[in-house]
Amino acid sequence: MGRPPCCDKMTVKKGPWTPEEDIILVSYIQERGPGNWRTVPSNAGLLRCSKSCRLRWTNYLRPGIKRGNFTEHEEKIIIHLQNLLGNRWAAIASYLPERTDNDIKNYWNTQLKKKLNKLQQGDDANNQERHSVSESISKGHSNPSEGTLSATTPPEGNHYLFSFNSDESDEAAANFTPENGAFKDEKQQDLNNQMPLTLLEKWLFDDVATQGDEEIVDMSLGETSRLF
DNA sequence: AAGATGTACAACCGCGTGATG
DNA sequence: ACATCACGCGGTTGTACATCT
Repeated sequence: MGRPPCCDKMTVKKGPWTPEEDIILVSYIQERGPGNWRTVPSNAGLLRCSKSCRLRWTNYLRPGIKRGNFTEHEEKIIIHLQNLLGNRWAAIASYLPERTDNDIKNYWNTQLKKKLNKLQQGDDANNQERHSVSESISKGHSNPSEGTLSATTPPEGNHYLFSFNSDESDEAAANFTPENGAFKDEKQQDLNNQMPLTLLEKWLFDDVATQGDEEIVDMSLGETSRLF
């Protein structure tokens, strides 16, 4: 038996919010703040459950929400973070404060998945030659499955720094230049042959790497193989 | 023109978690 | 330690609108 519903379903209104309800909720919260969400519906005079009020406020009525089309840069950030964090939409949304987790989740499920599929289809011809980063970097590791891969974009450079750290503390690092899709470090020369960029990777790197934002990214090898 | 199908997104539901008594 | 409560999260559903046949 599951948890009982938060509200009495017989007396609570469901379905789309009307403009009148929106006005009531907004003016109540602007005047008194949400405080305890459980008391909001009764205090504001709304026949809605507290969850519904909170959701309506956080996903739609809250000030500072940006609606409408996602920019290409936002798309790339979402794709990038989804690869690193998985479907943790709230965590992803924290990097895009003007977007709600619900918005990002919907956008991912309805548009970005399709877009990625298209890009990956374009890479199919190259798939035979490709190796995953986990395979490349795990060369020489006695137990690569226990390691983590890190990717860093230094703010001053258009380079990705990949590093691998395992419990045994040995490390492989490489300076990566997205403009030519190659590793600069001599000690990583062999990776150049093993890790050609896909269309998807180039699309992601070109933008993210030129934004000037520092990003420190840790991921498990399992997640890594999904990204590459 | 009308019904079928697809798409976008708002909203709901159930569960996990932290706070509190 | 345990029960209860409130909140937040992610998965899923419902529905209005657009497009296709």
